[in-house]
Amino acid sequence: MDIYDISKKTGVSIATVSRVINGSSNVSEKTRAKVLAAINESGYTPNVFARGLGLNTMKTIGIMCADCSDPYLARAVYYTEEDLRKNGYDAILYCTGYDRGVKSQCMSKLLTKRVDAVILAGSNYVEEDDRLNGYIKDAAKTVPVMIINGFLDAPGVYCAVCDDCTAVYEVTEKLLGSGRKKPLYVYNSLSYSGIRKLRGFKSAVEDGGLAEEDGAAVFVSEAGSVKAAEDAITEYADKGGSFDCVIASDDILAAGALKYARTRGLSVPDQLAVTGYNNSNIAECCVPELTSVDNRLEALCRHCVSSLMELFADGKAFVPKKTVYSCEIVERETAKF
Amino acid sequence: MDIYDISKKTGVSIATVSRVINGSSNVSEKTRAKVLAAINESGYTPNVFARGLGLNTMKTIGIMCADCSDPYLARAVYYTEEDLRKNGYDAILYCTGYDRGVKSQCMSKLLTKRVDAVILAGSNYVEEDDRLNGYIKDAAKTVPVMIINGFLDAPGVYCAVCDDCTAVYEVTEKLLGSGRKKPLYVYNSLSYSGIRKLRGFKSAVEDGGLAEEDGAAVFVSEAGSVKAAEDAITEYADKGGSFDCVIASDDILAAGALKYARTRGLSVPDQLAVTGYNNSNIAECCVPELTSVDNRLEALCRHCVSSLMELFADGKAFVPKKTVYSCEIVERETAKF
DNA sequence: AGTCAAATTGTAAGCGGTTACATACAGAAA
DNA sequence: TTTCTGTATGTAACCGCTTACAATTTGACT
Repeated sequence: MDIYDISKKTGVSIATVSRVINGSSNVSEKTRAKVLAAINESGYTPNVFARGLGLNTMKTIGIMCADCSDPYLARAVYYTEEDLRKNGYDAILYCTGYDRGVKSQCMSKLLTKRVDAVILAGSNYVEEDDRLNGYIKDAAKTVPVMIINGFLDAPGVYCAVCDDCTAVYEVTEKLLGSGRKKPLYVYNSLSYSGIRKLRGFKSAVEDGGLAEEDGAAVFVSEAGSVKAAEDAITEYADKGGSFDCVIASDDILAAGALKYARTRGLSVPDQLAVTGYNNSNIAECCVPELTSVDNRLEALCRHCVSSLMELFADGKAFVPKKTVYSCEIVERETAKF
Repeated sequence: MDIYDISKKTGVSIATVSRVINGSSNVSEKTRAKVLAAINESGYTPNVFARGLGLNTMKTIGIMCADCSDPYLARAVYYTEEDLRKNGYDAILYCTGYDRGVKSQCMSKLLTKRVDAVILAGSNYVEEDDRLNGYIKDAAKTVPVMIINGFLDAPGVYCAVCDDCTAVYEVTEKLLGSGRKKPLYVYNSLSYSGIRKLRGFKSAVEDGGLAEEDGAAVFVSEAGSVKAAEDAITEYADKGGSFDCVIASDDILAAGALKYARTRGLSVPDQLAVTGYNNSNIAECCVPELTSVDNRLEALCRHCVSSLMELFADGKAFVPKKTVYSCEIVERETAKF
């Protein structure tokens, strides 16, 4: 069942059938109706490969995400895919993991597949050492690359980020303002946004007039593990570290801090205040409920897709290279300001 | 840069170049080396559309998942995509939502895209009323359909399920065996596995010699909300319902039960035991930590992909229509047996 | 009726591969 | 040397669509 069958059935040429399918305006109403009827009747669908061959596009966009079993990134994928689909695009998903080699390989595969654009979900795609971002820059020479919550200054790369630095700064500032003296920052990633969060913390500590050793930071090497976070904090405390509040760079780490508090019999937030980040459903599940930061993930994702659509509609459309959203602190029980 | 360029550069015909690319054995070593060198040197990559046109496949598989922002389904997508990629297949992801019309539409779109197979992640794809599964059965006439944790008896449909019925039965049985008298089942879905879980609960209540009204069930209409679960349980209690343990059909609902316990000042597990389901990272984050059921999601996913690969390798390969895994109860703090 | 531009429709040339079939070229056996 | 067989390579016909360009039709205006 191909376009020739429809052509025969209706007595018009395949060119005209093609025009009807593609909604070309140069077709008489009568012919259009006849062809449409034949198509419906026969259940014909155009062959996407043939179409792709001619048009050199299949309306497909690659989404790369390090690990969509991470609830945060999963949400990013969800919002992004939804909007893409609403715009008639399909998403090829690659969960690349965190290895740069694999990321780069996946990017190549996407280009080989002739995707119309690539969306990088999550800040870990942007390396601090800019030379390592070469594969992204190269890709952007071929197709638009959108980065969700990461920034890379290169032609063809468009970014939507939330101001994590300021958010962490404000959280820390508020904690200090409400009488805390020894904040502890807990983190497990030095991605683009990871670096910025840490910077926000350091600045707030400095601006708060604290000695540098009063604003310590603990790195948790294993990602996504409550236990690992608890252990790291415990280890820090056992070594003599003291702190009266924990600012965690994501909600899972914060859950680890809550576990630590429970084990030590510390009341939260009185003896230990805790803040998370991402405002994931984990925040609600914690006891007491976690004060967290909503970093506008949905807005970032939707922005990326709509920018992309503008770009497709008009290659020269003005799309900002970087759009910054501000975060919102969601105050619950583990830290009151 | 196409196959003709390589042909010219090497002086062999395009047929031979194609043979080299596809690893055909009928090429002399000398020619193969020459062609390979030219390909590497020029950075040529075959056009996937042209290839797709000829072969009528692009090594792409559709994954449908109701909502990949649900951490459980996100994990399913993760495992599945990973294994597909390792086998050289790409995944087109559709987050269809729960509406049957949309699901069916998405399925059509996937078939239009000429995917090589469709994987349905999550039991909600199988309707109780079998007539509603028509679109799945139809699709299975064209390409293999794999269902992760759902069962549908139709040609071309292959299923991997975990024995949720038995798992809930056992959890309930253990609770009763450890002295609980009034179990409450909390659920929010009547999907394939949802029905089976409820059935397991009912059977255990009956076999435990309890009166039917001593084994009540509360339906939570909103999915994914801790608050909604807490509210539903509170409402049940306020209406005079009494219970000494809660068996929840997922971890989020269980988190709601824990919230309820805290609000009422009930100690967990002494006054109220709680069990979750899925053994998600939420289980670890709860205080006290949640006893949950590991339903072998990873095994199910990997099984689906490997079955698919067998099928691709040999269309007549024997692949079981239904493979059943048994669950594992992960005992933590909220319920001790 | 004759003219001409606009609206429709048709023809055929790609798009870039795969592969059946034909051909060429070895080396082995007669 | 001739014949035969098997391996290596080339030729050309698709795969199913889009679209530039050509051809035809339509209809308003002289």
